[in-house]
Amino acid sequence: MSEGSAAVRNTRQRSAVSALLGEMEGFHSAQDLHAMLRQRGERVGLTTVYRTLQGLADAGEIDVMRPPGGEHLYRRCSEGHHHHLVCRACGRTVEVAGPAVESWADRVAAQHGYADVSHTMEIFGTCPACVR
Amino acid sequence: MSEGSAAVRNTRQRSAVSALLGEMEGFHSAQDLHAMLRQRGERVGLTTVYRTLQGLADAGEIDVMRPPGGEHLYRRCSEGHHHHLVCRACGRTVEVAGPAVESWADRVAAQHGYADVSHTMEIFGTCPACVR
DNA sequence: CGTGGCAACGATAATGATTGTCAAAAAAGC
DNA sequence: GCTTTTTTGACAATCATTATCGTTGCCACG
Repeated sequence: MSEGSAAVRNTRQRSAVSALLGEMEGFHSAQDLHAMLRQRGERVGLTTVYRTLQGLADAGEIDVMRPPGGEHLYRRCSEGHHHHLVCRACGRTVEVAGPAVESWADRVAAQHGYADVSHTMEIFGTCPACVR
Repeated sequence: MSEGSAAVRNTRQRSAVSALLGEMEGFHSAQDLHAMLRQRGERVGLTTVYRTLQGLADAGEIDVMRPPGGEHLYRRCSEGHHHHLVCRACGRTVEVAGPAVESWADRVAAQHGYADVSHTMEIFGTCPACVR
């Protein structure tokens, strides 16, 4: 009982997932990431990938997007809070920051007495290349 | 091929689903609605409920929300565009309108050359009753 | 350095909502 | 009333995610 906080252990698998996310650019599903890790020779179970991703998401180190297709997508999300502008056709994603939206959401929630507020927002459209 | 638009027929099941949505207040899953219809004695298949809901959603007559839990929720959404403030604990929902958000989303998308823009936003929190 | 506890791992099975299929039934039009 | 086309509905299929549970490896303490 010397330390009561860090219930997180530093394991090879966790490092592998984190490192892979550091190199990848776009969004990837848990199963994608799992397949990539296996291609690299890393021995990681699918369950662990899911668990690790959830943990990282909880810790705010990565970003989760749930497109209408129904598959969760994860991406490294270095700092701060931002949203995404996704092309319906090709999937190209642009990161956008909207401080106004953040504060608006917090304000609205506070007005109704809601606490511990979080929000999700995604913008969908057709990117210039796909419009033509 | 006299008319190329209205391929929608007026069926008992469609009316039942629509009517039920008209009476309900909160959000309900497709399976919930199906169960309620059955309780009423309406004979409607689950597949049909899903189809009808999708149709209504496409037509913009109802609102679809996809909470983290993974279950699609449907609600009658009379007019306009609005967002939802949902309690994590009890599910109580408040409708909120955010014109600023709408225009912000459109503006951002336009800046990046995206066309045919739409967006989704949901705010989650703990409502006053559940905070205590 | 050895050992024990405790959390993480991982393969598999289970879950559960949504979608596809296709023959039968109902609605709209003639 | 009859024909055509859409819709319905039961069931199976899909598929990502989650739970299970024995095993493994990290970590700290003796």
